[in-house]
Amino acid sequence: MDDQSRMLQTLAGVNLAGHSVQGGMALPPPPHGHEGADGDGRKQDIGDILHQIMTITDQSLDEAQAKKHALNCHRMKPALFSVLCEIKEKTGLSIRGAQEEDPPDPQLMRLDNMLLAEGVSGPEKGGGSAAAAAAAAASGGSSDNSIEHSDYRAKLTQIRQIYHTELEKYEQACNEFTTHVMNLLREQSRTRPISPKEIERMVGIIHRKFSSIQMQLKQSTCEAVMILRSRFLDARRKRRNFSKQATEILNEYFYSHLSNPYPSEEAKEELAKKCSITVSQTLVKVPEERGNRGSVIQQTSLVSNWFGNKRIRYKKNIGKFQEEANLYAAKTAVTAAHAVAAAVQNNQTNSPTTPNSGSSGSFNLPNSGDMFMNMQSLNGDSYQGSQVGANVQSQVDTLRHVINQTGGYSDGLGGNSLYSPHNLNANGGWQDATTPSSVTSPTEGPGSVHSDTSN
DNA sequence: CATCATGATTGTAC
DNA sequence: GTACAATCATGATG
Repeated sequence: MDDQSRMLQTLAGVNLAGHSVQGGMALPPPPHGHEGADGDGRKQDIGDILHQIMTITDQSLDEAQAKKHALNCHRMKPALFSVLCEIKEKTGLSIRGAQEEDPPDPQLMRLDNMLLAEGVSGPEKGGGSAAAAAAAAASGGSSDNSIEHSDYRAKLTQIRQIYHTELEKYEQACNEFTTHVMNLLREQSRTRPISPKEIERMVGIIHRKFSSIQMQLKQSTCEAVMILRSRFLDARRKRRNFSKQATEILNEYFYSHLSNPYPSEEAKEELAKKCSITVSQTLVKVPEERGNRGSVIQQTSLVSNWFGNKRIRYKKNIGKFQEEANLYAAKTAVTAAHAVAAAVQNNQTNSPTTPNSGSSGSFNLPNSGDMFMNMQSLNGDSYQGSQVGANVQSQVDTLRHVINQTGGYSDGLGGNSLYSPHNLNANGGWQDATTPSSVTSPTEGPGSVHSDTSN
């Protein structure tokens, strides 16, 4: 505003001085009378200045410097300067004025979000990688897993550091360059028509250029993180076999539920706990969201995987699993025998209404009718709760039955198979597969054990 | 190193 | 969402 008014004043002083011209005419009227001499003088003055300006580039540096100074001090300089600025503003710069407003780049936002989520660009140690943190928490310092993850975290920190130093460098360079350019332009603005607005615009252009470089940095950082993640956290790449014990427990459950090998969620959790299948077995998959249930989800999903694989592979090649089936049948039967012995004794010595009082556990699973669970619990294992109730007598009867079968089994182990694929229906599916989680009667669990030998 | 075993993932159907 | 089937990828073994 100051400039503007000054410009008007100056213009008035230049163009209208000595003339009583109204309407702001730029050029003085044709000279006549005594005013003619004065008007001619001014015209010549302007002509001189223009000539000097036009020829200044042809002159030697010293000459030009001297002339520049002279021009700078000329009283018409501010006026010409302002006019030139205005013209420049109205012509050249207006062309790219349209794209001045830059909307937030969606890709940049994505990159930013990802870096934030990965803990690269966020606050220091703010959870680091969600995955790494979750894994570290879940593994509880278990051997090789935590090593892997500390390795992962170290690499992530490295990436983070590189990212930050690079970012800092870019910012510093940007600032330096910006101030440099600004100083240069300010300097130039003394002799060239450069308005503060233009300087501002130039700074904007510089920032945009640098932010595009920054985006490249962010992109490559993201790529590095992705590669790191796939290297360290892709569970498939880091497959570990389950422990022998875990496989046994799962197999026992599988073969004792051969008629319906679909453990319920609770059963899966129990099995997972029992097998101590934790995240240490396999690396944690990267959680999509924070605050999930962590290891429990992992455990059950591992059990589900196992049962999925087992079902399909059993079905595919029953013959191959026959031996295994026999083995686990034997185990289960022996367990059953021991359990039955205890149960029968209990039944005899205790009141019939409290048959389990002497036993350390019983069953609380929804499918607690499964003999396997009964065996486990009666055997002193960790299925807690008590839900036995009124059908105890029938269970004891069943157990007696199993004892008989056990005897039969030990005779015929080498020959006939104890497990038979008869549970599979014609198209290869399991019977009752539509209600997979809990359709097993107390007599059906071991039923599959003796199904073949009973005739 | 070839081969098999096995845990995990993916695509499809229900 | 779950189960299944196919497939991938790794681990174990000889």
